[in-house]
Amino acid sequence: MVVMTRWLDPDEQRTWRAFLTASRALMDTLDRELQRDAGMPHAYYEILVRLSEAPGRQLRMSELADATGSSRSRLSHAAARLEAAGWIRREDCPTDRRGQVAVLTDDGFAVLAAAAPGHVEGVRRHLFDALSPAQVDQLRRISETLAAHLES
Amino acid sequence: MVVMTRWLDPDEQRTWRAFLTASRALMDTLDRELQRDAGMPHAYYEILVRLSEAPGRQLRMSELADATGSSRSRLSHAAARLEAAGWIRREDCPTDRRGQVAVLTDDGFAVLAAAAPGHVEGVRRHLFDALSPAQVDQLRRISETLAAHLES
DNA sequence: GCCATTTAGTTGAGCGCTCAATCATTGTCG
DNA sequence: CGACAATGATTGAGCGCTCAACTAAATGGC
Repeated sequence: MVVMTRWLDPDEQRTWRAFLTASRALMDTLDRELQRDAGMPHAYYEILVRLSEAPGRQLRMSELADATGSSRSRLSHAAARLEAAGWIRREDCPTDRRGQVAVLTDDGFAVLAAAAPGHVEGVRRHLFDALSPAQVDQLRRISETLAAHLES
Repeated sequence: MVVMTRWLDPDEQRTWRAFLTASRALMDTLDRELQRDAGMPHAYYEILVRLSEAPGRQLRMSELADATGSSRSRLSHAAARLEAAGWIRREDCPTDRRGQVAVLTDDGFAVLAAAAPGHVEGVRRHLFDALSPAQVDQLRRISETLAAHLES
């Protein structure tokens, strides 16, 4: 036996399972609400949000992939769908002939504007309303720590 | 205007995005590791874990669905795959003729036993090692609160 | 006791994702 | 300069999931 597994103690076990249950339930709920009310999954909503915040409502495909924590492949497939829906369009990048720029269309912006209030309400109801201000702060620190730790 | 949207303030926005980034990165990483090392997604691993802990290494399909936070449909599809792999089998329930009982096979148990150390190591490395004991405790309380809030 | 309702589980279509392979362009360095 | 690696993005196969529809059996009034 080269390395002894450091098993989870009962407290860690409980924490891990609670986290799994909660984060899955939260994301499933929001995803379902968004699908029902706006006809798109949460991942697509996020893409539209990032584009809407970018200067000129446009981003290079790779920047968009990084911003949404998505693989390039995933973003390509998603962009194809979003383009077919008329919510974004893809243009050639003027400075890099390999590159593409995703641009949020007016239709896309309108769909996003229609979806946002309901979704934000959902995030508030299912996340922020359930936690104390102190817990929200703790969750932010924990998440930022984990994110930093994972990207290394 | 019937109801004014309660938008997220900058702090809430930051918390929400950090949570999204962290939980997605964490689950993606663990999923990829499990797929690479054990040839199964995390959801399937969880199914095998729950079965391994149940008396007689067996559970009713609906209990298993509840335990893994899965829809019945999802579990049915997963069970079909796991059965084809020889890791579980499904038997008729003796007390309810509509029911099915999922049973972990010896092969399934062996695969789980082989996968567990690596996966636990991953959970430790990517989650517990990054957080202080106090943060782990906070995360448990937050998760349990959210889970309770969501199931209502 | 019977019919409507509920519960258990499965199925198929369709969608989103991953992985690996691919193509084109750009960067690098001897 | 020119070869080779690195980067940007897409593609197709295959898998897992959702949703809605479905079958079958159990339950609950009246």
